[in-house]
Amino acid sequence: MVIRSHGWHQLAPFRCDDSFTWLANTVRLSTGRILDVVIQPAAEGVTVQVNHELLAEEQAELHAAVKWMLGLEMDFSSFYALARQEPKLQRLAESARGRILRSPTLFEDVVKTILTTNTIWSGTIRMNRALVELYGSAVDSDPTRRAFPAPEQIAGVDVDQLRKEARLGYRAPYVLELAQAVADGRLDLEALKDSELPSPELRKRLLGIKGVGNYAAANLLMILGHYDAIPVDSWALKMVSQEWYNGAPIGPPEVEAAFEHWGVWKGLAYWMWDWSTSG
DNA sequence: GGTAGACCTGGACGC
DNA sequence: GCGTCCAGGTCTACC
Repeated sequence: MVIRSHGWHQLAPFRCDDSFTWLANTVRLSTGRILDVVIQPAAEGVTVQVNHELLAEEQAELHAAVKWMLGLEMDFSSFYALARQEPKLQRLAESARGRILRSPTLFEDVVKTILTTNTIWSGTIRMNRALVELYGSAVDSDPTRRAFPAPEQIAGVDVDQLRKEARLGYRAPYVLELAQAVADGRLDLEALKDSELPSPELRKRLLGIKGVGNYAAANLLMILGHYDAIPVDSWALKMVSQEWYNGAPIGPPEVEAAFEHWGVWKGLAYWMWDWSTSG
């Protein structure tokens, strides 16, 4: 299921139950309204529950946000056709997996991706939770439920506060600079969601963001539905080495080479690969 | 273009 | 409990 596609469901304000039967998020609409949203699978797609009566335009915005988060608009049929020929991917074709959970805004996903770099996963969870708890707006009826802070909210925080209070460390100026650029209108990240730009051009734009390097750009390209790049991190190097190089030290070119024949789907093939028998 | 060192935090380890 | 070392991507300065 899309909830378990990667660790994003563990990052605030996402939350879910232990058996992944529902996914919840606290979402900030453009009107400023903060909604508690619960998503559950249904016979025909998903059901969405909110804690408020919504205006028509708010309903439309929420509908678009949920569709984006779950990747409901994506077509993986050509990938499944290839995956059925590969034993390490057969299960995913059978269960129609492949979608990657996304945050409501690309801004949120860029910040989260920066917070995954050069740290352990528990550090990513901690930094992300701190941003939400310290600077995110709360739901009216429940002050413990907070949305991910809007760019304007982070842009108004002092870099030393981000460094010491939210404990982002050296990432603080990267996150602040990004938030300020988006808040000022110098950077329109959300426009990249439905951009027609080819992957190399998108990658160039992403690499222009301070704190986003090769790994982060590839991760964000996957989130944007471009699967022709692999987010090579230390885990990727380890798993590919164990799978095809007998555990010998390798670099990013070997990871790319291992999945090269998957063409435009190589990032997704890597992402969904069954590593359980590696090593 | 390639490389070395710095950045910051948490966890593991030794004392 | 304290100090030291290391892992984790990216940036910057330097060659």
